Amino acid sequence: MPELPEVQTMVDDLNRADLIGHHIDRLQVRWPATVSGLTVQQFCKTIKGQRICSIGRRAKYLVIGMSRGDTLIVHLRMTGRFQLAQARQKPSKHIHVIMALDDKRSLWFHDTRKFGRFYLTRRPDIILGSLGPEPMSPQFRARTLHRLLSSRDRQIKPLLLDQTVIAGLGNIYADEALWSAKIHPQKKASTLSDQQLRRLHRAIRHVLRLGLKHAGTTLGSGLGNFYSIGREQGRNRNHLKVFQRTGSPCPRCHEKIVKMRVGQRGTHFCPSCQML
DNA sequence: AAGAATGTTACATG
DNA sequence: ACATGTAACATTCT
Repeated sequence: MPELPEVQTMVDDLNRADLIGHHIDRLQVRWPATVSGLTVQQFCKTIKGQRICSIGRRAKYLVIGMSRGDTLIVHLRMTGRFQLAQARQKPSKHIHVIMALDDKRSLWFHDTRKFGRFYLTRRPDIILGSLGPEPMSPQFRARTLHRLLSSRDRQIKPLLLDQTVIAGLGNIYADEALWSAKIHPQKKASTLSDQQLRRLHRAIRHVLRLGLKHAGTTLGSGLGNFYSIGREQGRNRNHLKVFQRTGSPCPRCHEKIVKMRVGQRGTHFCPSCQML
């Protein structure tokens, strides 16, 4: 679920929560598979006693810098999220990692589907190094997109989801961006005109900006849906043009939105505005 | 009650 | 090397 805007919302909320400088006194991993690459014991032993120095984002990863030079990298995958609790609270069955801070608070990792992963490393570039550019950075220009896409003989939508090409787009914002740019999701990337590439560049930044402005997209009310810390829902769902709007009229031309499968992913688009 | 789900990766095949 | 397809991860929601 969480794509760039949702992860950024989570990071912003964590930064507002005054975590920087606090020590992690104790931690408990209740679902061992959450920790990747090292044993739960090694993981806990290394983090225990370190201070949280920084909380940032790269692509869909949270990047947490620790005082002894380790970096905790977290991928939320489909349903991961953080929440703050008081030390005495009792965790539900979906809480898989508990980090008790030095001030009676506790940072909890909640993940109904258990796909979320924690990586602890002194070399973050090994995990983050192969990612494509950040679409919201000033260096991401129309000609950047042209360089990334012009030689690729693949359908545009799966390419937009490929994190080694562009970092941070997921299924929701990819569908929204293609609708905004009036491009069919199955159009081969190498056949996009200059004008289409410029429109797509604008569209990607536009839909991400909208998602960020509305603190992310929460699709339903279930446990697996996106909430930032404190159970805040994202408000972006009201602004989606095609995603999960199958059968509803296209906001531009009033044709019915269609859902099909592209690269094994559910894909929503307007067959009239986005012609192949 | 079957099928799909917002993400990623490993593996197989063309 | 590149493109595409499948399964796997585990659970909830429709």
